[in-house]
Amino acid sequence: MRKRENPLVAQFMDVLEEQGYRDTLPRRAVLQAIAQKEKHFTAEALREQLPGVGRATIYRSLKLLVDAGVLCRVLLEDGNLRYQLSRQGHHHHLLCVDCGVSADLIGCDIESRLKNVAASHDFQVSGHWLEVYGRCRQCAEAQAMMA
Amino acid sequence: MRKRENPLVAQFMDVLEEQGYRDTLPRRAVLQAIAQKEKHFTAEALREQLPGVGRATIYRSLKLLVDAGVLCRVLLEDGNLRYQLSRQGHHHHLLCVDCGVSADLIGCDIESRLKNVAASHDFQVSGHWLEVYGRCRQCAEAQAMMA
DNA sequence: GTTTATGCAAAACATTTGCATAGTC
DNA sequence: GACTATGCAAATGTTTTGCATAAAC
Repeated sequence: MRKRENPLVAQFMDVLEEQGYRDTLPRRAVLQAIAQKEKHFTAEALREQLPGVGRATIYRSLKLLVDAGVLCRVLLEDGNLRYQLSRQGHHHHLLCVDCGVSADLIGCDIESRLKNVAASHDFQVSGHWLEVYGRCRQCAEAQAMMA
Repeated sequence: MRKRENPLVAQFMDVLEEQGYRDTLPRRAVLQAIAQKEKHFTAEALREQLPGVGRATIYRSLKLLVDAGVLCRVLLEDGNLRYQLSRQGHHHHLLCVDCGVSADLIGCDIESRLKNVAASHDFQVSGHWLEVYGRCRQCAEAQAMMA
């Protein structure tokens, strides 16, 4: 029983083709694997999941997908970086520290506030990186149960 | 002409001793080197600067200092992590993308706002990581000059 | 004297690169 | 057919670990 191809794969493949990249089987395999994940992951984890795809291809694909805006990198609380599907443009993540699921925080309005604060430091803001850590409802409930 | 020991060294050494760590020459050397830096740095850079200290000691010291709250890790825009002296408790950094200097953003009031936004996602916030990128005044002026 | 820290070398990881081959357009 | 992507293996780079020795308390 094979999994049918995730509809996102074709969609992301289009994005890549628009940027001049070719439609190849390894890339589709990578996209398919990524589209299925609901948690962040590492390059090595993806590699284990796709033994048929060469290591270099995995790494090259991940970089390419980040550039293309299809993937984003998320920073864990301990400083480790993970990859995760990017569903829209600028956004931030709510990362559950227990189970690892992440929700997207859209409507980020901190930029204007940052600009104000930064101005008083003689600083011209051009960007920011924000990750929010906590617990999703399920994990919060489980946590409360244990206490 | 030797540099005199930076007063911060003794101060940080005290913090470590309170936590049960011993006062050793390599640790002082690391602290001294760190106290002098006004930019973020990597473990390897520190190692090159302190050829007399073993690699393992450098790495072990850095980890220890992060735990002790003396050092903090900063995230660059490209996803690389650097180390940098931590002068106070919870704070964020304004990082100059050109020269690398960083200013501390204190009085971070985003937490309450985050809690609100997150609540609507059924999410219980426990922490966050924020880095702000831009240009310090000098670099902003230099930039304007070039344009 | 007991305990902790250091230095070294080796191991363990993680990521990148060169290059011949295969696949796409 | 021209150009891009892949796979492999090797190179690179970074961080960790085991263990005997040295230093600190």
